[in-house]
Amino acid sequence: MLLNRRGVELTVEERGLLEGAITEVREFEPRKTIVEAGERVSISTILIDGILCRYIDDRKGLRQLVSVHVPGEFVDIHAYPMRHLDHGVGTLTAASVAIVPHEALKQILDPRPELARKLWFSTLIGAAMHRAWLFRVGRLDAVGRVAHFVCEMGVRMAGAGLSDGKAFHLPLTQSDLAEICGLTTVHVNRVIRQLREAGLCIFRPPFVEILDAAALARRGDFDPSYLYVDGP
Amino acid sequence: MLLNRRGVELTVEERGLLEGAITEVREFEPRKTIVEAGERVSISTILIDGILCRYIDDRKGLRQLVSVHVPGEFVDIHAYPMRHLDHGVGTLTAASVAIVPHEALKQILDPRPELARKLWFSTLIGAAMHRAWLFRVGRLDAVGRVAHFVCEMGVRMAGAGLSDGKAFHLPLTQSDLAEICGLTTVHVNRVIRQLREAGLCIFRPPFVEILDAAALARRGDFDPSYLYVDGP
DNA sequence: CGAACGTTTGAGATGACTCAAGCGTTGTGG
DNA sequence: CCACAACGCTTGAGTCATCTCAAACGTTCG
Repeated sequence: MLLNRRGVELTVEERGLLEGAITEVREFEPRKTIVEAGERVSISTILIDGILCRYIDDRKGLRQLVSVHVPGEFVDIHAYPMRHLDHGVGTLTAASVAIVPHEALKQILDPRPELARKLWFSTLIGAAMHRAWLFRVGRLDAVGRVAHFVCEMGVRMAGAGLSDGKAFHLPLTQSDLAEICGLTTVHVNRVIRQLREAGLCIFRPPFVEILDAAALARRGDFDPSYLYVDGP
Repeated sequence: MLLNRRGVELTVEERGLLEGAITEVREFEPRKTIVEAGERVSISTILIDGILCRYIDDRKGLRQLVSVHVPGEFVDIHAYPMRHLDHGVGTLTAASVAIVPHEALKQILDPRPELARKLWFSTLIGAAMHRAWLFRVGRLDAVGRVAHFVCEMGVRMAGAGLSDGKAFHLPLTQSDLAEICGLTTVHVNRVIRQLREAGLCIFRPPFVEILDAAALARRGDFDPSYLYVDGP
């Protein structure tokens, strides 16, 4: 179940190499900081279970999430050539995380340009998601933003084998959604009600049910091609 | 002057290799589409002169810019392992662009993991900028967004040798700023006035003058570390 | 039982948007 | 050389989406 990120097809050998580089599996409680913004990091991680997020805080402590991670994703490869982070990383739910030291990664990747390119591509999907998130908060209204996010999570959860396409586990609070969508918690609450009353989707924590996927995608101006579900 | 992206130190040999792979230099008029969203691309480009942007349009044609490029940047390397684009690319001003075919890039990078890692890192700076842009449109008010963007461009233009730190050429219209900051053109106009009246910066098209860099950065909650001015 | 947390609802304030018009500059064609 | 179209900038008035502040409710957990 490791390393299932869409668009990246690893060979059995490559997968074995990467999984063999895991030195440790660490467990985190919900809402814990894993890496502070600005820290130097010397490890990459594979998310085994739970939901992680990356975030940027303003001077007053208001937080903007810039991405979330679902199980199976290689989380910090982008930190491999990067070394110090421009954002924080934390858990939203309890999470279990496999650790891969950068040094081991270097040993594996240097003689394998093809594998390095696959991992590079995997970081580029992350960048494509950033762009979609920018579109979401820059151009959509409140209802559209939440609708767009639910659509994205639906597709990603299905890709991780965690959704049948109709309903899935989404253990986020309304404040989390607010920090994702650039809204206030109170307003997210009202938006959720509108989505329910419009028959688009229903939040029944910790689950979401999509009632009308086509209408939801239309409301959120959602086009899944940035997720590269069918490969590059 | 090519390939000056901050945080990426290329050796003379590496620089020569990449510049030797240029097959053509193309000129574009202002406000022209270079690549449509969804197109397959088989080239990367180095921006020699002018300003490029990437954008995502909604169904009604409203546009969100997701990045801008200044001269010296390797623009489309991320498209190298990607092949089809989740966004459009176009000119804001007249621009001249050097073309590097992906095939040539592959020949150069496959035997040079160190260089590949540098270019990889360069795409990661792009991702870090996306995150900063997300913070900008998700958490800042209108004045803060424009202030933040001016700060970013100040630093990047200085990095490209195109600013003395006080004033620089920024040939963008107020509509461009609106599409960058997730605002309307009319409101950008009022924001610009507020910035002027507050003594933070003055727009005198096509130039911006920063009057009080510290106050501007504070107003825009701007922290330049994501630009990796001093390397990874 | 009470504290902590997430959710829900209401009332009022406000930042940003919409629509509309006017102004200045540039470029073009009669 | 003037007239006018095109474009970007500026300003005003009114509207609306979202925020702020405040309070209450239901669970869960100790």
